[in-house]
Parts: sequence; structure tokens; C-alpha cells
Amino acid sequence: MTTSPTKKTGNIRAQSQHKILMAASTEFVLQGYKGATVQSIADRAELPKANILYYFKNKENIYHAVLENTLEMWDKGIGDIDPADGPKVAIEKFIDAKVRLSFNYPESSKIYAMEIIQGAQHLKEFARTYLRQWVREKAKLFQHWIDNGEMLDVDPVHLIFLIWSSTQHYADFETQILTIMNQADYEDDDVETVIKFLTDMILRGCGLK
Amino acid sequence: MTTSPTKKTGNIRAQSQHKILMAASTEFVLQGYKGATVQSIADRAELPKANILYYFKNKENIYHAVLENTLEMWDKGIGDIDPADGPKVAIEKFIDAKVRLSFNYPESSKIYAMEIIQGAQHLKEFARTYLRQWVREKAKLFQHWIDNGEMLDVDPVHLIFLIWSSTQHYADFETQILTIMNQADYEDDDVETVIKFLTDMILRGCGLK
DNA sequence: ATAAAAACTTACTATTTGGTCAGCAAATAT
DNA sequence: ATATTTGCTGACCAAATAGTAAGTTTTTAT
Repeated sequence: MTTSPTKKTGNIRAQSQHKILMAASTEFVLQGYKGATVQSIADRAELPKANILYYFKNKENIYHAVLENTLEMWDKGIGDIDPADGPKVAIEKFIDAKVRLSFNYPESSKIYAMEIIQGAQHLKEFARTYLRQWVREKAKLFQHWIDNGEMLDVDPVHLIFLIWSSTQHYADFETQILTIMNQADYEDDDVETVIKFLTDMILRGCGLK
Repeated sequence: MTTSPTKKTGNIRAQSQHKILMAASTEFVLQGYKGATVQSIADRAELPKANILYYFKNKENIYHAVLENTLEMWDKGIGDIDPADGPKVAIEKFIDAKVRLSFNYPESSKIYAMEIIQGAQHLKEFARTYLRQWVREKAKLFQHWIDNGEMLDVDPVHLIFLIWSSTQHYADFETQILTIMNQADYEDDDVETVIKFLTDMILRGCGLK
């Protein structure tokens, strides 16, 4: 009972911070930034309020940390589009990754969505630099394929918006979708159904089917 | 200088209430429900705070009124799908209406989106009854067309989700889209471009082009 | 002109909330 | 063993906020 297989120090810190960020994410989604109170985060994390403020100087810092998690998720989950794949496989992979991200981390998607809806106060910089760059790069790739006659002449930027919106919808509007479909939760099949539906529709839309 | 062409009574009331609801919509979008204070709504409406609470008993009532406006908009703007139109024209009209709604009343779309993201506390009933009914009805219509061989066999419910998500995206993610496209505001052309893009893509996706 | 109703305002209050602080407890290093 | 760092906590406070109460002014009806 001496040695534990986990790391030695900074462990409590890491665990507590993780617990807090999980609780905070949920609270921010359910109540919004202002509506989520430090106390409510503490209650959900099952820690005293003062303990929350011991690990994070203030509420805004918690929110920043949550946002960073979200962006990291986005970045990792989306992967990169491989030019060698060609348009069909590239779009297939892109949709697949995005749908799975939405179903696996709906809270991240929701927090991101709320932030953008409210004017992207904390993400202006991210959008202006990273995101704009990303879109331009990928759009150029699609444009090459279009010029090569490998796919129909559709606006690449709007194509990216279409894929983003249609995939994220299943995370952000989860509640509405489940209500309409009269389900309590998503099932494993749903992910595959959505991937197939969106892939088929969009590939045909691009003249790739 | 005696008679004014406007209605006689209840005019001040109507005007003030309208001013308040406009201001409140903006505040709710920018700050969320909890973040929007009665004072901030008052400031934006250029009325004293107590005047706001004279017309609306409390903050929640303001929010309810804003939500009702939003739902009314949705209902009117979307119109109805005419079975006589056939799938092609029906989808064209549907997309057209939805995109114009998004560009003309982005705030309504945003408030609706935030409400759903946060769990649809105030819209559960609306979704369970009206919306579910609406989707089933329209889905049945599409299914008829599919069974008749008038369009490809795509899941009608997911098709509706696709149209909703892709069109609303231009309202809800306005900030992000404008940043990426490096524009300050949408222009008239943008609406037409989006309508054409989405109509083309989705019609092709349904085998209607 | 006058009465009644609607519109508006000022001052106040109870509660909530983010954040601090001073001290205690446990873990870790020497 | 002892010192030091890290983790933890209860009590407290100033500011913000939703809502009220009690009045005044303006508009409308008669």
C-alpha cells in the first residue's frame, strides 16, 4: 500500500482542477456565464466554494480555462485535411470527425456556440487569426479540386460552413432533436445514421456520388 | 393639431412595450438571461428602470414576451409547405424563407438557439407539441414524394434538421462568419449567395437537380 | 372643468454574489 | 523531527440587483 501507480505530486491539484472544470462546463452551459455562480460550480464539483477560488483566482479564469479546453478539443478532434485524400475522402473524413466530436463532447460545442452567439468576446482573436487562416487554407484546397474538375464548382467557404453547421447542430440542438425524435438520449446507431445521411447529402451536393 | 393618425389609446403602452422588448432582446443576446439586468435593459431602451417594471411585472415576464415574439416570427416566417408544390419547389421555398428569416431577424434566431442550448427550459412544451407535430407532418409529405419516386430516399427528418441548421447558422454564427469572411456586416448579395448555394447543394443532395 | 385612469418616478430593501482573509491541516522535503 | 510548502476552510464584506411601495404627473374620458 505504499506506491500508487499515479503521478507523485501536483496530483491533487490536477484532479481538483479537472473536477472543477467539468462542473463549470456544465454550469456554464445550463446557466450561461453570468448565471453560473461560483457556489453552483462548487456544489456540482462537491467542493467548498473557497476551494474553487483557491485553484482559480476568479470566475473569469475558470471560464477561460473551460474555453481553452474547448478549443483544444476542436483542434485535436478535427484533425487535418490531407490533400492526398482527394475531395471525396477528405469530405468523408471531415464529416465523420465533426459528427463524432459533436456526439462525444456536446458541452464543448455548446459553450463554443454560446460564446459566438453572444458576440465572441473571448474568441475574437481566435477567429480573426487561427480560424480565418484555417478556412482559407482548406478553401484553397477545395478550389484546387474544383479547378481540376474533381468536384462541382461550389463555394468552398460556404461548403465548410455547411459542414460545420449541420454537424454541430446535433450537439447544440440536442434537446430539440431528442424531443422531436421522442428519445431520451442519443444511441450508438444515431451517430452512424447521421454520418451516413450528411455524407451522402453533401457528397451528392458536391457531385461526388 | 388635434387628431393624430395613430390609434387613440393604448398607444403609449404599445410603443413603450415595443421599445422595451427590442432593448431586452439585444441584452438577452449579448449577456444571456441572467446577465441581462433590468437596469441594462432600461438603459438601452432609454427609460427609467422602474418604468420597465411598470410595464412588465418582472424580468422573467420580459423574457417570456421576447420568446413569444421569437416563436411568432418563426411561425409566420416559415410559412407552410404546399403539398401541391412538389419536392423541388417546396424545398426551394423552405430554404428561401429560412435564410431570409435568419438574415432579417438574427436576434430572434440567437435567442431561440441559446434557449435550446441551455436545455429549452421555457420551450420544452413548444417543442414537445407544436414542433414535433410540425416535423412529423412535413416528414410525411417528403416521404410521400420519396415513395412516389419524385426524390431520392433521404431521411426526411434529418433533411429538415439539415435545412434548419444550415440556414440558422448564418444568424447564430454571424460574428464568426463575418470575421472569417473579413466583412463588417452582411450585404444584400450575401443573402442571395447563401440561398443559391444551399438550394443547389440540398436539391442535388435530394436528387432534384 | 373635473374626475378617473394610466404613466411615470424616487427612494428604499432584502438577497445574492464574487471575492478576501486569516488561520488550520496535511503532505512533502530536509 | 522539523520546517516549509501545498491544500483547505469558515466567516466576512462590499457591490450589484430584482423588486416594492407610495407617491406625483400626465393623459384621457365625461
